[in-house]
Amino acid sequence: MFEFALLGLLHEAPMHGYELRKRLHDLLGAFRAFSYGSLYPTLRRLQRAGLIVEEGPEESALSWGRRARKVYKLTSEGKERFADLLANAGPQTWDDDSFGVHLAFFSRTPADVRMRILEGRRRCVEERREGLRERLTRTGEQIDRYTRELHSQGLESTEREVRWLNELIAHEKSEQDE
Amino acid sequence: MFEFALLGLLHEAPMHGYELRKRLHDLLGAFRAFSYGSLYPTLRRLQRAGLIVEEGPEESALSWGRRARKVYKLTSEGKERFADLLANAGPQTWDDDSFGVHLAFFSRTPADVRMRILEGRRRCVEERREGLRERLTRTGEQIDRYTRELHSQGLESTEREVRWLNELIAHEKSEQDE
DNA sequence: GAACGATGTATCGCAGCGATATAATCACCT
DNA sequence: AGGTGATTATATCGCTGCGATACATCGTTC
Repeated sequence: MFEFALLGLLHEAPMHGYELRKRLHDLLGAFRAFSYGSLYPTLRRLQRAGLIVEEGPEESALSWGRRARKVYKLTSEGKERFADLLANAGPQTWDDDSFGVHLAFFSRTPADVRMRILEGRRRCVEERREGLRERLTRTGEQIDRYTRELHSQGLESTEREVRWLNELIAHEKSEQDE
Repeated sequence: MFEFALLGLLHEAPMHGYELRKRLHDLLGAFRAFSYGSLYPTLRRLQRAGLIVEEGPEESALSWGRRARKVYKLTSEGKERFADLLANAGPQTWDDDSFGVHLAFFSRTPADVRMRILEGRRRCVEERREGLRERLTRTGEQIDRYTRELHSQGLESTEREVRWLNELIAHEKSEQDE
């Protein structure tokens, strides 16, 4: 996931770690942490895999005097990898965490993959919804009051999310045959 | 978190790993995974710490013939530990994951701690809400359409959650002076 | 009697987080 | 000129927790 996010961001421009983290935090901070403890190891991993490379030390006046910073840029393998991750978007793509990340890069995502992700996500949320419904109806009265509250609230919010996803999907479809 | 959940469950009755996991899955499966990959290591950790002990091998007719299973029960230190975790409920208590777990054990939680957790959680969700609001108003038009969708949806759902928490808090208060 | 699904314990490697260390630079104040 | 704190910046540590997988045993069904 982190890997996907970094590759996605580096499509815009070469960046150094701190900046990547700041952009991620701005883009998805409300949904995930994106801590340095994952960032730097992931960058190194990507570099070792040849998906990103360190740009030569900047000598430009603009950056002169600044603390040493490593600016990474995407290689063609990196771009391929990003495309691959999209093409093979599977079950683990539609869980809570990664769906948001994918949505954030939707404008860089082919329309058919967008649709697959949205529908996969919907199925996933619908399954959670059914689990919650079943939990709430089964054994009617003998559930702890607070647990019941939690589940009702969860049910309501999954219902809303399904409705929201339906709107997104409808919008995609209407755009498809413009 | 896992530790807290296990200690909480074991207050009800001694249990073996599989059963603990099943109960957790039933109780909070819609919100967290509770995989075996965490369960068994955590059990061992709790055992080493003296918070739980293995009950002597059951010889009862009921369980005879069943596959070897290790039934754990809470020690007095374990009970203390659970109470401590509640008493010291702090910032990491009100994040998404652990709040649900705590709510599931609210009937075993003192009223004042309940209130502290609910209010902490509310503050935490309010902060996320403010972040999302700020993100959506700032730089008005230049946000990616899908990212905007994600943030609007997030904002709406945090707003709902705050309202829900307010209701829970009000209910607690009304019960307090019954 | 064999196939299958539920019960049951356990481990492996990986992703990601929070806390922390370290440093240089910048903005501001005095 | 000097001090102070916020911001920029890279990096590591230990920990929690997950998914996948392996391996047995049991009950049920065909």
